[in-house]
Amino acid sequence: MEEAAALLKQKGLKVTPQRLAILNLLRNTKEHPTAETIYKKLASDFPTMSLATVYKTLEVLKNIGLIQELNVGEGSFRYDANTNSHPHLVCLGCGKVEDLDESVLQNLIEEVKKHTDYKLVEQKLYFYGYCPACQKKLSN
Amino acid sequence: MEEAAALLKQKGLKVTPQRLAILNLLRNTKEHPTAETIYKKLASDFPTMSLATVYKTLEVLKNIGLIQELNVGEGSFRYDANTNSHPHLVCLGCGKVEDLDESVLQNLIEEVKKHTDYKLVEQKLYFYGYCPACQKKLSN
DNA sequence: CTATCTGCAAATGTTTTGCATGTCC
DNA sequence: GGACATGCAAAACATTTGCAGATAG
Repeated sequence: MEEAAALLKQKGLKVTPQRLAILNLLRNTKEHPTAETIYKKLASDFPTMSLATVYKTLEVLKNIGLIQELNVGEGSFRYDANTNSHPHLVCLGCGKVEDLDESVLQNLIEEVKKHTDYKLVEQKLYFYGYCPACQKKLSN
Repeated sequence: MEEAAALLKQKGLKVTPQRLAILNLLRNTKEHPTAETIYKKLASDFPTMSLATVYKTLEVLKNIGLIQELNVGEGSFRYDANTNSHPHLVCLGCGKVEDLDESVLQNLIEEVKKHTDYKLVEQKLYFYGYCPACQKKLSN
């Protein structure tokens, strides 16, 4: 059995088609979609699924650590199957959200540790700027 | 005249008691309050002020660069009269939000620049952990 | 005097909740 | 069969908007 299904069972949660579909969608995209986006993308395969189910499922998946919730500052959350709390790069031109390397993160954390007494647990890091394509558009 | 008042006028905006009160409150606290918190704190001095006015004022102050909006990931925004996009340190124990130095920020940005083609404009950086006081409580 | 603000109430958009029905195991 | 999930509609929030009356300049 797949580990996601196994993990759900182990927590006393049921393995439903909706849960697997949402998790797979997140695992197969680099887009960091919102609940609404996920709902629309799955509408053709699951015409009867409600938005409430998407939210409830995202909550469950988040709680068992299979996905993470991102807050880029847009008024709605985005979701990511990469659960490392890695830094994100948000393009102010086209709105896309990319990932930065785990190795970069380690260097950032080291720098912060030098300057604080806090015991660091996690972080949410968003860098905003213009991607190469949008830079080109702007200079035209 | 104070520079805040001057800046408002220069932008064709009016200098009202509500605007000054909200700005002063933000300047005299390190708490990074939410709109709701600001509203309650000013209720005694401005009993007739509405929450909508707080929001509209925060929007105005943000637009002219006198304050910044923070999104710590709580479902509501916090506001800060320190307009450097400096990193924040959030205590998971007591919920307080502290600032990290501008100098730390420069080092963090340098590190990210090494690893991306994006033209960086700003950033929102939140590190979560336990402050010294909360660490002590936990170890008891 | 007139453009801009304020305060109220209603609207909006996202997310959550309650509950009856359906489904996994 | 029984616990847990789903789907619907309604509720709950934070935030925004429209507009009539108030106020700054």
